Amino acid sequence: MAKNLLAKNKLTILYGLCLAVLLLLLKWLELKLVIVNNAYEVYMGAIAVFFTALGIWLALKLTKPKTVIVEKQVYVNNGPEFTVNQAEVEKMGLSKRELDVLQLMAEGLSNQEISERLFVSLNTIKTHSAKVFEKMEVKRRTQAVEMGKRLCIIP
Amino acid sequence: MAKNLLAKNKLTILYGLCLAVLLLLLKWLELKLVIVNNAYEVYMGAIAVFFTALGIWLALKLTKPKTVIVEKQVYVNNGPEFTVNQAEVEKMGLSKRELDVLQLMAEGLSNQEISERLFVSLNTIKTHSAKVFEKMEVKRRTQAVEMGKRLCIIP
DNA sequence: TTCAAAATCACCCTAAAGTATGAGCCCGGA
DNA sequence: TCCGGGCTCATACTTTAGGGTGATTTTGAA
Repeated sequence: MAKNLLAKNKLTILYGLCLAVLLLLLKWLELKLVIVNNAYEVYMGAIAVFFTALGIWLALKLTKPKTVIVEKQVYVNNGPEFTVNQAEVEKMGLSKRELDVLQLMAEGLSNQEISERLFVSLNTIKTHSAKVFEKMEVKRRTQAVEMGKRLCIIP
Repeated sequence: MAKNLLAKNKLTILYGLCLAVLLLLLKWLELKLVIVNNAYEVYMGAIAVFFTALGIWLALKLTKPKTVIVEKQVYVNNGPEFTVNQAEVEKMGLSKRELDVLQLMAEGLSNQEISERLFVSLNTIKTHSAKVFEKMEVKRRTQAVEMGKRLCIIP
């Protein structure tokens, strides 16, 4: 959190410095009489372009990359290939998110770790897992994992 | 594809128009003598801010969400007949009783249920499971089960 | 547009799991 | 016989899991 703020401030300061330097440059140019007063539209345009670029850069730097995470499962196996038994999944009415949670459970992650992995809160994972148990008619995560593997819902 | 290009061109044209309008505005202001020559740094700054904002907006509009394909490796070892990997068991120094507990864990039983199944107390199971986790270098039963299956210690 | 399911999150509480430590019993090998 | 490892059990404590309820927001399909 503090780190993030620092980074943001860093950029803001940098931005301010750029502005200041540019203005100084302009002043200097003015003093040097290089700029013809009648034609400052030209470097006005330059400034516009420059700051547009700066804005774009800033936006790209500051915004979290809009990422669409597509989970492509690569099955490294010795034996028959694993295919998700979609029929079983739908029979139980497991949603995509619930399936995600179940998969991470099967990897031995705690609810806390799952929540961090999926960028949601711990409570959300609890809700999902509760629904998973309900739909799978089991009492514990270990049972859910067991059943999930048996029904080929998870590898 | 063509649509995308059109959209981009649209934005570019819009951008150009904005620039033109702004310059016209400036010219007009100049003609109106509203602008004090000595203080154009001020609206230079305004322009800078405006175009930075514009740049940010452009960037946000134009960036496509990045698609990240996460390759998830899943190991499946569906050999038809299961044989206990005794070597791995001994490498970790798991005792017979600890193996029993691990197996029942893998079936999704709670410590209470395991203790009833093995006719020992709950505390005993806790002790065994703690030793299992220690020897397998894992933190949770789910992880122990995961690892146990991967190492062919349990079916 | 509207409606239902999905997804998100919060709070409170109980149950289960896990940690740490200590201790007694039994058995096989030195 | 003594020692160590395995097995048993206990107590006390912390952490995690799970249950129940209610709420808001997103989203997809009708």
